[in-house]
Amino acid sequence: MENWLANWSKKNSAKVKILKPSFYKRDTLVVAKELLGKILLICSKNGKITAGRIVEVEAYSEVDPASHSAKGETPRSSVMFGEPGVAYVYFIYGMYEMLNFVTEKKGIAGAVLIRALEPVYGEDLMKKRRKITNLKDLTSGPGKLARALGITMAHNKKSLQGPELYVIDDGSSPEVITASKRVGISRATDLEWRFFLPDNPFVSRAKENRGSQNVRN
DNA sequence: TGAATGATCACG
DNA sequence: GTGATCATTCAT
Repeated sequence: MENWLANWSKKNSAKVKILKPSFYKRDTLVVAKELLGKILLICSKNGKITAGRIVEVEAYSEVDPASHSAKGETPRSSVMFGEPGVAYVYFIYGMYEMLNFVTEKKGIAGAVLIRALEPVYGEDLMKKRRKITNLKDLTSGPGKLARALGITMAHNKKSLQGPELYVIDDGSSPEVITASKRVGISRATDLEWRFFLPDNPFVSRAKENRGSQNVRN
């Protein structure tokens, strides 16, 4: 990991840093927007690294009928009420893991769903895990990216400061971001709490990507 | 458009 | 225990 960070820093002549819990201990909508452009890196048990730049997210906040925290603290949602800066992973549709980052101070529920990545490292391993070869289909959706990166329920509640999961700021900041309605939910369907980089080819659901532009904070 | 496929939660 | 629901994906 240290090597990877040093190499990435040198290659891009950029100052890289791992996002601290204080980054996540803020308003969920702010964190969601600021996560765009950051790098998610996973180090597997056998030391294999895969990484991608975050290009699409959704916010799920304390006051949010669509959030798993809406019914209060349950065994599944309790992590959303806990310490910020850890992963919330859940299993859905009998097939897919979804990766979220926990936000807000302890006691306040909040999470950001990571919906799409632009691959930046370990594409061959991602292709092997996804059993496909098309780069564009590798991580352009929440279920896809979890599988490509080897995310499982074992990652639930794990720190985002390592040694398995890392979120990295390499100084690059998107110029324009778009907000739209969230995908696949049945409540609070009018809220534009999905944020993505317009025109990025790795954003999911390309046909429905109309929204409000330049909504940065 | 709908099948796949199983965890979660409310209800009793 | 039971049944409805589900922050999705892929093949028809």
